[in-house]
Amino acid sequence: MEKNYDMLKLENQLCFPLYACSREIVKKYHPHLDEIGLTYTQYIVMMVMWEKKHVSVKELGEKLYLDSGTLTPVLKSLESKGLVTRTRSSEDERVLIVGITDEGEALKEQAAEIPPKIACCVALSPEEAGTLYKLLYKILGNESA
Amino acid sequence: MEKNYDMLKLENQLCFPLYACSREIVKKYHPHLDEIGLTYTQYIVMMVMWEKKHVSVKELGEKLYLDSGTLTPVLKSLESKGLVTRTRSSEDERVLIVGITDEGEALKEQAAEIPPKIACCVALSPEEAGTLYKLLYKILGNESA
DNA sequence: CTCAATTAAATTGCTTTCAATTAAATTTAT
DNA sequence: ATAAATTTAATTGAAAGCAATTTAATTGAG
Repeated sequence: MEKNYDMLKLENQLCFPLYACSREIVKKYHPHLDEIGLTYTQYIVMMVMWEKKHVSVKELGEKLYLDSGTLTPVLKSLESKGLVTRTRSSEDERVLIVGITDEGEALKEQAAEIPPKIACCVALSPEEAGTLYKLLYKILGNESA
Repeated sequence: MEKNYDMLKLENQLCFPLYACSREIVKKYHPHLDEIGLTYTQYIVMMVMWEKKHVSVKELGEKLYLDSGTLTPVLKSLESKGLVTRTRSSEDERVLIVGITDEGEALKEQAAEIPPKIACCVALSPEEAGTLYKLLYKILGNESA
């Protein structure tokens, strides 16, 4: 009885194109992010900050699927650039609250120009992009399974 | 005139769920890959080796969307585990040919058990998985744009 | 109340990833 | 035939990313 190795082929795996695609698209952000002095990880942290203004490291981690091991150095770097503040919560000293500075707010202006530039070099129609979006969030939503 | 910041929201970006999804699924591989002593990157290199037997670093990089900066240490590590060989091409000394060893071939057996285990914890129907697959390769295929 | 368990973030150690540079071999143009 | 340009890997340096551990604060059980 012959064993079936088909699933072991790169082209039969869903994980691989996901992984490759993710890196290729993130790469497209680099030249634009360079202009505003952010890395991709710093950029997605700032995206949360532009929406929420104040957020604990834990909440940030849940939103971005990142842990404190990744976030701590990123947040320290954003703090040193003057874009966010890091303050311990007075109610619970374990909690670190990340806040946005005026300078951080101001950066939103320039950052807003990036997404349209990326969108136009991803070769999907709006419908396809919508479908992809839903499928990705379906996977993300089902972490427990 | 109010500027439109909607595209700056995390939930309106395609890149973010792609990035998060990729990392979450790769994470699911870890416990299984640990059992056969491979990292995810080593695993996808081995997937190419199981199919091709002999491949240059350049070809490997094109297939996996990785450069020599990433591949060189991974290949050295696989070589030290005895799973692949690294030999300079005699026709062109610049080219490094990666070959698979018997031990590398033998690992395929255990590796074949991994994909089914992953598949069943990704909450997509076969049709959805197919759609996702096509969309991802549509993006990957359009690198030039 | 006190000690154990839990929680949040930071730290450590390791692999990955990538941009940029370097080194060596090959190809091309003159 | 030789010099310039190109190609292939390797190297270097920096940021991510993650598992595992540690530290400090808080909560809970007896």
